[in-house]
Amino acid sequence: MLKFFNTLSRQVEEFQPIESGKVRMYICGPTVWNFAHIGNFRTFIFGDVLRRYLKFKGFELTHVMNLTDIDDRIINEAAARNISIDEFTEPFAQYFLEDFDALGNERPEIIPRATHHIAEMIDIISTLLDNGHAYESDGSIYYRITAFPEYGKLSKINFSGNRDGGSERIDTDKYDKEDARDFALWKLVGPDDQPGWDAPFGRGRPGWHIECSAMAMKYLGETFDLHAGGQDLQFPHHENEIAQSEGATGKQFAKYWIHSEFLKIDDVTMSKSKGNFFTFRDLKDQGYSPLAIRYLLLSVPYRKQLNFTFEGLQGAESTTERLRNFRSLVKESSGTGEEKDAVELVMIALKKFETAMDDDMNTAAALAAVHDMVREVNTVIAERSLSNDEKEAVLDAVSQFDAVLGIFGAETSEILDNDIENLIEDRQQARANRDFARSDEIRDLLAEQGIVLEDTKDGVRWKRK
RNA sequence: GGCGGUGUAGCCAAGUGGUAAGGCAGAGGUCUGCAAAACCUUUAUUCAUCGGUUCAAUUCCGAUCACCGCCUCCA
Repeated sequence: MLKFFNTLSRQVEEFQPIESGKVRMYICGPTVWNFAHIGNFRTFIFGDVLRRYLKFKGFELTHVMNLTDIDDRIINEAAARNISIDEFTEPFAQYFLEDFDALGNERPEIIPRATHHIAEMIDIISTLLDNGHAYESDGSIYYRITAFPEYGKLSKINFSGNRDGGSERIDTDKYDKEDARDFALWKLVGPDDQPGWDAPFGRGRPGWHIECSAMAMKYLGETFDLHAGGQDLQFPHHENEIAQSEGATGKQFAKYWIHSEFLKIDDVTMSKSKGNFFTFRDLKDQGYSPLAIRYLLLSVPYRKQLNFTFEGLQGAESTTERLRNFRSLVKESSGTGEEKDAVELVMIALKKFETAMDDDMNTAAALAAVHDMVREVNTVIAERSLSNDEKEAVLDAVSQFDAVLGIFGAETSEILDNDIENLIEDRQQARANRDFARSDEIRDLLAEQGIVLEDTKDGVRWKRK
């Protein structure tokens, strides 16, 4: 039975989709104003594992991840470069998707952009103005918090006790708002200012939160199953999305809210504003593999802060290497054995894996099941040949695990060019002649080209480093 | 100031009222011409500290300490 911790109730709840067998899910994507760092990607990898696990459980999925391509930072940066916001955001949108793909994430069904949904935002704002949930002040439109008594139900923020001494940047009254908590839905801009869009309530640009309400409801309906994102979005972003959406429709917006925790580095949150971040590209340039980065980021359950260390990343590198070796070893095994006890091991591992993932996506426990199976099957292989049934069962389990986690890497069935084949052959000859100096020389030569050789009792194996 | 979360071996970490998963790193061994891969053995009398409840607590309660976060742009 699949269970999630729902931020709305602060409890682990059984997951029941609105429509049997189908899941509609929205995950807040990036604001494309810079390269995404690995803390950002922790959330997207979490979202990907969530997506894949829902599919694993047999749900038909509609998954939306937006790209926010308009906000104050974007406007400022574009203005500073004297280019349009599209010219500024487009490269970052592409970089993001490249990195997203490289980290082994499946593309969501729909990846909408905020600037393509201005009309939908205007519709919602109009509705909110009509029903009294929004008001105009100095040409801008604000959400009226007092018209939505449930405000705060997600973040559980006690607004009475947090006025003084807390935030250093409590909104100073640069706008004339009815209530300090009210937030902008639509910001007035001048007739010639860019970017700006005409709306019945005046030319302007959207506030920060309205884009997600608009895109979520457009593609998933007024009420949908799952809404997820980084925990920093819980307040104010998600709280405000709820206020806007439910204020406009009078219906529940999302049934389950799931938030992933931060990634820390040296025990401090990794964030752009603190400057203590690594982008995916930084780590790749240092020679770390996308697979290991992915493994590390998903190895800690999503609700727990993950402390990033290079020691840990190096460990993930070793671990993923071991997983890859394992799959190759099984694939290359002859399947001539008679016994079947490994089939039983595999069944147990699959069961444990599913139980762990059902339990609010406990990836650490799920990985333990994978590793148990790997070790146990390796032990069998060390002793005897796998039978065909065993081989099939193991490979099937690997592909099931990998359908969810994506940590075994791409299956490569490369062929070597003739030169390399010949070198390997020469080396075997040298070894037969006990000319080990020559054989080691060839091994080193191949290593330089990224070909690693392993001598086994069944002959020589090779793999790419 | 209000609210929430963490603290388990060198590192990353799971977990439960009944006596500590898994991975990495380390040590020893098997195999190998040597490696590599793989396997085996080993690595926390102990789960931040101090009390309490209990036959029994790492797990429940209380206090203390340390760290993280939200209340403010941020996945």
